[in-house]
Amino acid sequence: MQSPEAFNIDALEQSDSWKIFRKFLGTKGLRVTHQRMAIFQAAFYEEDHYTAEELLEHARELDRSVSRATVYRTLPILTESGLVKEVDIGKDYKFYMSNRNATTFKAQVICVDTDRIIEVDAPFMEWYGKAVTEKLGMKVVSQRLQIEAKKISEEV
Amino acid sequence: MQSPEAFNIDALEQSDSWKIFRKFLGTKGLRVTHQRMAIFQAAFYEEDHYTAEELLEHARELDRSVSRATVYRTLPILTESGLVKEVDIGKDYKFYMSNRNATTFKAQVICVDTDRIIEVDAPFMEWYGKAVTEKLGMKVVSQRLQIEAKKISEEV
DNA sequence: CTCGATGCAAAATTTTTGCAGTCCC
DNA sequence: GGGACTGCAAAAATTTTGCATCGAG
Repeated sequence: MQSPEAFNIDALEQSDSWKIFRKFLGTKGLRVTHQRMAIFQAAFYEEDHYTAEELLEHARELDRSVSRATVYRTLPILTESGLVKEVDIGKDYKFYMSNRNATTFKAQVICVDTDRIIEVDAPFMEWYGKAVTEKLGMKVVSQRLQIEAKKISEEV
Repeated sequence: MQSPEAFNIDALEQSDSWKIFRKFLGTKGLRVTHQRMAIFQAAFYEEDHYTAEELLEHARELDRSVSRATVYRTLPILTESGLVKEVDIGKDYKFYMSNRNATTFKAQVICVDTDRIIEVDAPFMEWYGKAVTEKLGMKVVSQRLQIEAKKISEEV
């Protein structure tokens, strides 16, 4: 996390997305509670990916009253808003990450040694998946390209 | 998703897959038990994808004594052998499917209405992921392209 | 025979839910 | 003030594990 008033650009970004989330809640007829906003802030401004449990911890640093149940109840709202995305890399638990720069399709390179997720622009892949899908008479809902990889130097 | 040192799947067409699995067990110093072979048979000859629980049920039709624990203990062996592959489509539980025709890389189109998984040849994809990964100074371990899609006729 | 493999049930993990009380609109 | 929201803890759902026993080699 970083302090809200650290950089101008961050502050601008924050106020915008903050409004976007409030508006999203309003449109859906959902209430703007202190807990929801704490979870939103912890989720949206985190740099790396995180689990629900880690998000709980971070949200609690902003609001002690946040409970695990509310984190789990808020995550679907966040992903539905498009501000946060779910990333499933085949572990038993799910990862989430902020969706700040989601203008182009990204491939995800997952380092098997560190579990770090590197996002790489892959606009062509988006087109490719769309072409494959349309050939089946279907419409793309979402797609993901995930590559598990390891550093070449770390040979077994 | 796929093990690098998997068996040569082509060999299945010339020889009995049963023998291949026995040989794999032998090479690994694992014993050929009745329960393992029942689970193997249920897993390898199933047409669709299935969960661990469904596999337990099917294996029990072949050998009443198969337990849930043994299914969970055998699944990693099956995936390591390359005869069965794990398919994670972002549900809480994992799917598995037989890997009979796995010569080329497949993209998976997942119908959001029926949960059906349609595998489509996507050899270009494999090359693309490899190129992206090598540009990062890394080596591909496995990759997957999954497309959630719905039938065009079923508009909301 | 020997030690790996198994079944059972309990435990671990992650996520969901019922309920009584809280607080947003 | 009414009803959506919350925290808590218990429950679900899936997978793992400890242990006594079994059986493959």
